[in-house]
Amino acid sequence: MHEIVDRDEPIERGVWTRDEAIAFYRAKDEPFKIELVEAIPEGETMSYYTQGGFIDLCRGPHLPSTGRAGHAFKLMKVAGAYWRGDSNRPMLQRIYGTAWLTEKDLGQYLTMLEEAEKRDHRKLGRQLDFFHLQEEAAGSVFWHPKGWTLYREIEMYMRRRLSDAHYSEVKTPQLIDRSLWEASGHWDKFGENMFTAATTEDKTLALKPMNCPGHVQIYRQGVKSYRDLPLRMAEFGSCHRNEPSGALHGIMRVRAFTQDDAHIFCTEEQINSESVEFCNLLQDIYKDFGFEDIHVKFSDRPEVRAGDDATWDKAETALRDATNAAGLETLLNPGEGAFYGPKLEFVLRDAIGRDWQCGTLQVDFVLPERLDAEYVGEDGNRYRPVMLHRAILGSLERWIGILIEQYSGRMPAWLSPVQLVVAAITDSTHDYAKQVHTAALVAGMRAELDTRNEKIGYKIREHSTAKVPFILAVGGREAEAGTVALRRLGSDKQEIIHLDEVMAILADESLPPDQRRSKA
RNA sequence: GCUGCUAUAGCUCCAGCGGUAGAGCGCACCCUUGGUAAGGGUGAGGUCGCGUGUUCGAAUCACGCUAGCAGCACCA
Repeated sequence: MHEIVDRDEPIERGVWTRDEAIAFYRAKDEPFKIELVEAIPEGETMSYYTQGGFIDLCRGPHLPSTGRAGHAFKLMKVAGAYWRGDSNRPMLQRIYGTAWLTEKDLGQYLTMLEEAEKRDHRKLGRQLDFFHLQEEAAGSVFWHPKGWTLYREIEMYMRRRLSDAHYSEVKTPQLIDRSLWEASGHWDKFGENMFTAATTEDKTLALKPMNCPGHVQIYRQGVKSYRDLPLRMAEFGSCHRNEPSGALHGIMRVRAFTQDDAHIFCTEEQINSESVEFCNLLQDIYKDFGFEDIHVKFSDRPEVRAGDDATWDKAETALRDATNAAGLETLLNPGEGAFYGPKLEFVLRDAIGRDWQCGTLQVDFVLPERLDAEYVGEDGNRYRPVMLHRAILGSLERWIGILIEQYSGRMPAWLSPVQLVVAAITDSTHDYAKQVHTAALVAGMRAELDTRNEKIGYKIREHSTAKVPFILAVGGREAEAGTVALRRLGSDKQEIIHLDEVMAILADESLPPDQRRSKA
């Protein structure tokens, strides 16, 4: 490519009629090009460009000559891509490259990519001893004590938030007979991606890939009145989906995951207010985790769908009003809604710039019908409730992956598995260090004690690398005065604080955001 | 799942291209008791992802499988 640039060949435009183009590509026996040209209406013309001996169709415009491209480019990767994005059609080779105005810009971009790689949750997850993955359980996470501490902290936070928002929590079975999945329609659509277990009798059980049918079963116990609505049923639902091998990615896309799932059973009139409340709750929670910049996709009615147009109008309007009321800007994703209703997708971006769907809100008129959910209205007649499927974090696994990349592993104190380390400087201060450690535990902090036979510089380095937010060094001077030398992650300054005060300060800084608010 | 690539010590990686391998970090032990990002010494640790084949002999060659990486397709 560099040689072509140096040759500075002129790039010239020409025009073909449709027939000329077809004749040209027939002669060259290029079936893909012929297909492209044939898609163009008869009688139209098309432009092509030549450069040296090379000729190709292109709408243009182009640079006047190859020399203008400069040398600030680099080929990045080679990969297959399906012809016209269809996995039933042949695969072509695609070459990816990046081009910049100057070589300096290119260099900066490449450095940026290298930096982004350091934030990769797969790398940090191992370095920080959060989790591991292994061959025998592809797509399932082995959570280590530190990662599990983080996981549970998020779960506890979510429980408080959901409880405050008037959700009740349930737990539904992992294995459910295939007949229920057939009734819900999932067997038909996703049966290939469901794990099944044969029982000794001739029954097939399926590992649940989602929680909705289970929630409907709980809803159906007893007669529901309009007075029971809206009914908000939440579950940290452990789901299994047999994802295609090529789709797996660290802990972002796995085969076993836990959704912070909930279904809101409500009337059509309540869709709007419930959606608004949900969007507000979601935004509030994202803010607590440090995400202010959310992409929201609005996916409206697909071509093949259930439900009449009036119902769709109502559902789409309700969703749109809700996003507006919640101050969310949405990107239209035309025709990408679920077959049962329109969908909001809350998307976050990872370190390498890949987008991941986290939260979602879907309006569903179909499942209540299929699984026969109903309520008794004011007039004594029976009606179908509407189901709002919603998740805020999406999957705990993905959320933690995104969080790790967002913070480069340097989690806020409330999420840090180890919030504080007491590092003794010499053996003679071990007793005092133990006392400080105990004080931290009593104050409710996740604290560790480091009395190893190592120099203080070594301990500081190690715990800083492990991204512990607070390191308390204690030596003879501190033991004498009843103080600690506090070093905060990211700072090389020391604060000498009395033991009586320091734990109150740090415990307060380590409070989850919702608890800090309610304390204030 | 598809296309291409990869798999060597707990981790990060080098050498080896038919005659069974090495570094740094980590780990263990010893010396050192040191005041804010690596103190010193000694040592242990690998049937080279798995299987089959070719060969006197396979980490190395062939075939198959598994997992991972990049992209595509998929994502209830």
